[in-house]
Amino acid sequence: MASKSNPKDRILETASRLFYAQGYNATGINQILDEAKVAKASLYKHYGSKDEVGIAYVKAAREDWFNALNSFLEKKTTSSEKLFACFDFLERNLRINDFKGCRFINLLAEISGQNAEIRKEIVDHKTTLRAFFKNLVTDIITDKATASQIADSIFILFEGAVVESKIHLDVWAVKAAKKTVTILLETYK
Amino acid sequence: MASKSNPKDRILETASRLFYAQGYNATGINQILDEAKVAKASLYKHYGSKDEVGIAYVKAAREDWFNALNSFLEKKTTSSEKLFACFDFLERNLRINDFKGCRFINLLAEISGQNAEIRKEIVDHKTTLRAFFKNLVTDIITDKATASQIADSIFILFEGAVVESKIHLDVWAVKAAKKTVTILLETYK
DNA sequence: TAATTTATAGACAGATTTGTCTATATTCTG
DNA sequence: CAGAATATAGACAAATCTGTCTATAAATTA
Repeated sequence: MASKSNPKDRILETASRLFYAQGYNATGINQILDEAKVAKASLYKHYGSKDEVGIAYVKAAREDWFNALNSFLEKKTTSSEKLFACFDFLERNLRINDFKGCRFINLLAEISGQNAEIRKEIVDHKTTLRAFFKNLVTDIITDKATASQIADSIFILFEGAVVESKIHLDVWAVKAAKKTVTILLETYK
Repeated sequence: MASKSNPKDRILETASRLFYAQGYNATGINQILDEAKVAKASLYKHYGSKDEVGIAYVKAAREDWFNALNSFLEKKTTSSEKLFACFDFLERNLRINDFKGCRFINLLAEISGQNAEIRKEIVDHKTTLRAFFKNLVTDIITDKATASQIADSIFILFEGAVVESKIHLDVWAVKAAKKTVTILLETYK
């Protein structure tokens, strides 16, 4: 990876991997430095503290997540196809990441209300995802109020599927959620 | 509280409160001891380690959670009423606990795969809840395969609603999930 | 009442945490 | 090539972590 020649990027990439795999609190600065092969002074030059690494982590993760989603949906043409493909994307991501679940939900469980900036990024990310679903569903269901309600249901199904897949180390929840989306769309189309 | 006269109970009650409010890793033994007003030697006499306090915590939380749910559903007579009341229970719980979300999901986000015994308790708890929904839906929808599918959807909606309520500090997700349950049951009744 | 169990306070060890600082080496730029 | 910026290794401080141990006090039981 070319970006790994740069210490600042190396820190963020290593921190991202470790925060996701071990948790934020369970990952120490020293482990990040060891694995990124970066000196401690470099970390505190580029980022002022561990919390700022955490903020950079969640911001980068937001961008990466939507980039990956949009890239996955690129081939799909209709909103309906895109909607269903979101669940395929989810399934693929869960498998790739060994069912570690959602970075944002995991992080929020740890920091809770302590770090306001991290919390805000997480809330904004999920608000964006909710709006993303709403846009897609609005293309399919004409009645605005109905579209909004169904979109929220799909969003909630999506989120529930991530969480349960992490718990059970299986994608049955994703498949069940996707099937339910079919039912909901059929009902109001 | 009468039970708080007993050091062992005091430890568990204090640990439960702090693990839920601050997270497992962010809560130190010393804080538990201070707030529970218990000597350190007493903690290591009743529980061998912090992890064993964690195991006792998740086991007690499982029992408490279902006791509270069953107590809440006591007045309800039909399975349909009980099903909807689950979401009222969820809403009440979220409010009471200041939107801290689900103890089990939060804990799993921290310990991930590290502690096998804690992980097992969490998985078992959610498996029990999934079966609980399946039992209720089976009373309403006669076709077994359909009942199973709808029950899983309701379970996933329930779990998604908890997570999103924690994120947005609002119960709109619970209300949306509950409304979707109505739709799903109407479709197959 | 006397003996035993249980709880307390707190020192202590050893590891680990974040963050600072110094001194040397490398890389980039003019 | 020379000077400036950047990176490195690692010592160090101060706090915190889990867990052990000792010695005293309180409560329980025979």
